[in-house]
Amino acid sequence: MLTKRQLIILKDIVRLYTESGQPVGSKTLLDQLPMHVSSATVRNEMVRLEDMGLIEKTHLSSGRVPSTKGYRYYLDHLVEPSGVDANDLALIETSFDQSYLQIDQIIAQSAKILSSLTSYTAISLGPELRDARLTGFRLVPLGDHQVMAILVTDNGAVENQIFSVPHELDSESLEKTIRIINDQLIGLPLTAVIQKLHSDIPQLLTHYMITPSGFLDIFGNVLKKAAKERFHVDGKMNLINPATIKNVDQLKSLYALIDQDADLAELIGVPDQAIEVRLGDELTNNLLHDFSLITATYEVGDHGKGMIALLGPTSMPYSRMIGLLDVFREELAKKITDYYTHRGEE
Amino acid sequence: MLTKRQLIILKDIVRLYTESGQPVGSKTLLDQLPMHVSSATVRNEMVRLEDMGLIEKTHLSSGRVPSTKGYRYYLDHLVEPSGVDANDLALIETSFDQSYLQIDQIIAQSAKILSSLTSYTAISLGPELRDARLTGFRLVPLGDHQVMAILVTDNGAVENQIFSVPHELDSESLEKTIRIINDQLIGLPLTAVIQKLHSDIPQLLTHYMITPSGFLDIFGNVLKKAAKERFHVDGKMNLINPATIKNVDQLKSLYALIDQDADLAELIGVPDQAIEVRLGDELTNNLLHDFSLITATYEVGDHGKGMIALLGPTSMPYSRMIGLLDVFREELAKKITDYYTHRGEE
DNA sequence: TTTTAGCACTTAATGCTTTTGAGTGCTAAC
DNA sequence: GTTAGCACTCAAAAGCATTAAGTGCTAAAA
Repeated sequence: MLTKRQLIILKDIVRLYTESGQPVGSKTLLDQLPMHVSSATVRNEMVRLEDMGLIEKTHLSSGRVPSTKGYRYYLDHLVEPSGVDANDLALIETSFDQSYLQIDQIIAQSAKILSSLTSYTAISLGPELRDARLTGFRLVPLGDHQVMAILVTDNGAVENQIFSVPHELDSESLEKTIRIINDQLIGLPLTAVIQKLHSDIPQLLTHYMITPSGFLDIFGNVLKKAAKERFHVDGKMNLINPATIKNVDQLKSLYALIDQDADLAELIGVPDQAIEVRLGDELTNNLLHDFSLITATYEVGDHGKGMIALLGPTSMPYSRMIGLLDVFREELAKKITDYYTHRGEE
Repeated sequence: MLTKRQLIILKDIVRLYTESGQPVGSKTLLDQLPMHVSSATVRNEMVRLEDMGLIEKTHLSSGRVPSTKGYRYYLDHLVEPSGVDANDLALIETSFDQSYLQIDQIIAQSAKILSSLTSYTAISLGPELRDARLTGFRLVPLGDHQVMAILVTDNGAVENQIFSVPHELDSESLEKTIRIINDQLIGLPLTAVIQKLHSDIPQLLTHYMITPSGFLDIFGNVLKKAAKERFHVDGKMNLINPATIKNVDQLKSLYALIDQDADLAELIGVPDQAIEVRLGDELTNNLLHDFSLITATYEVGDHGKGMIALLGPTSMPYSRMIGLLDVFREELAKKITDYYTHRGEE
């Protein structure tokens, strides 16, 4: 168990290290401590903290740096989320204050604000689409045998894709097909739609179309697009950071990772706390060894959970970051709830 | 006027410098020259080339590096586009060999192939939309007072945007409005459409709508989106290059530049040759001091001109790059012509 | 007149040693 | 348990000699 003084010292080492980026020595630490002790005393305490594996030296005679275990301890026991600066708060409020036509816009905007506020990389994901229900499917002819397929879900997501229509498909049977789809599938969760698409529907359609498969592919395609979790990432450039990036190749792989929605989804997983910090070693990907991921989830009534996260170096100022994310949790929940209720009213 | 030997020396300096990245000395140069001379002779020639400002030293006793003026001379008089490697050619052919639904896909793919082939940043722009004509405008109700506006042009571009519809607009007058728009504007070039939108149309519409302005805004908005030149950029990461990037800030500004279509448009301007190389100083932006931009334009029948470009360090292997771009000019012209004629046939 | 050999000179880069500064651990006294 | 004092360590900076690749210039050869 740590003594009170050791707690203070650990906390200050974390703080000073994130502020200066330099290993913290006993004398530097002296100025910060509330009690009156000598540097030798501090050194003795530091030896004990080092024995416990909470801090470490970069070389035999260097100052101390928090170890991963130290950060873990700090995050679990010591960190106090700081209140958010009035300026920042105002900036968040005004930046969010727009009228949004799609949830995606709110999500994208949130990532933008967060990354500009923190100078880290922000990742935002709207309320899960798993619970989304299909509210409509349209085909709009564009001329030249091209057709735009539009799919609408009840949480405001709209997907569209353009297709060339083969000659065999006459517009009449298309119309009928769409009517069947709308009759049979509207109101169902997307997951159920995907399922039915492979079981019931093909049989129903054979009455109207010779080869329904081609058309079902179109529908399935747009459906897959809509059901896919799409992350909004902002501030990618902030990953360029001498502390964490060793070489150009690493940076490239990192960008590849960030740009791949599937990889991101795996990385983020399913956080089980409202705000959760995962340090380099705790993340699956070893590219992220010197990074830290802070995820914050929020609930939007019965529309599911949303998520917003920060990716940055292990030595982030966690108290500020956590404070900020807390504001974002509230703000996003509010904004998105607003979005739903407004649409309900009209 | 340069002697034959001076031309050979200048050409070899350019070549060796792009190959090795190191300043070229008289002895190194000796091995490359076809004639038998001593290093002292080469040195004398180099002094003359330096007097003319074509090459320069990095320090008093260093080898020579082509100056901007030297590159200019090389590009204007000496460079010989090299034939394209059989492997590369095969790769280009197979990568392009897909069926495309939108011109944008061809353009995006071209940037992708070119950047992967060269390890530089590729910028691709489809045939100019200025000549594009409006072929259709649709409004599709999505429920919840939301409407998707879809605009189609005759060169395959499809724009869409989602809007909330105010209560005052009943669907009947919307229908009529769309009919008017389609009657009056289809077939006109987008530029003419934009013009008419502000002159004739408002008057026509007052018969059917009390406040047409709100609706015209929607239309104008989508129109603007479609009329905007959109660049496809690939291989952005390749801008990270120790030779050209001094610090992280420069890199960030550079990315900001590349991501801004308007800035890119200004940077690229209107090249007046089929293939044109512009060196750092000749580019408007001083961020690009150590870069070079190779633009290649191609004609797609009467659908206007397309452009594909490479952005890389000044010391690019120009003969290979120009050879490659020449292939892309042909290939793109062919692919896009194919695209139009296929759509015409069906 | 052009070319070449020879030589003195310059510079960046490399490797080596020294110095400095910030830090540590340990011991003995408080 | 705390502190002063001191020997010790190490990274970073500074200084210095050496080397390799290059130059310009001069005087002789072609």
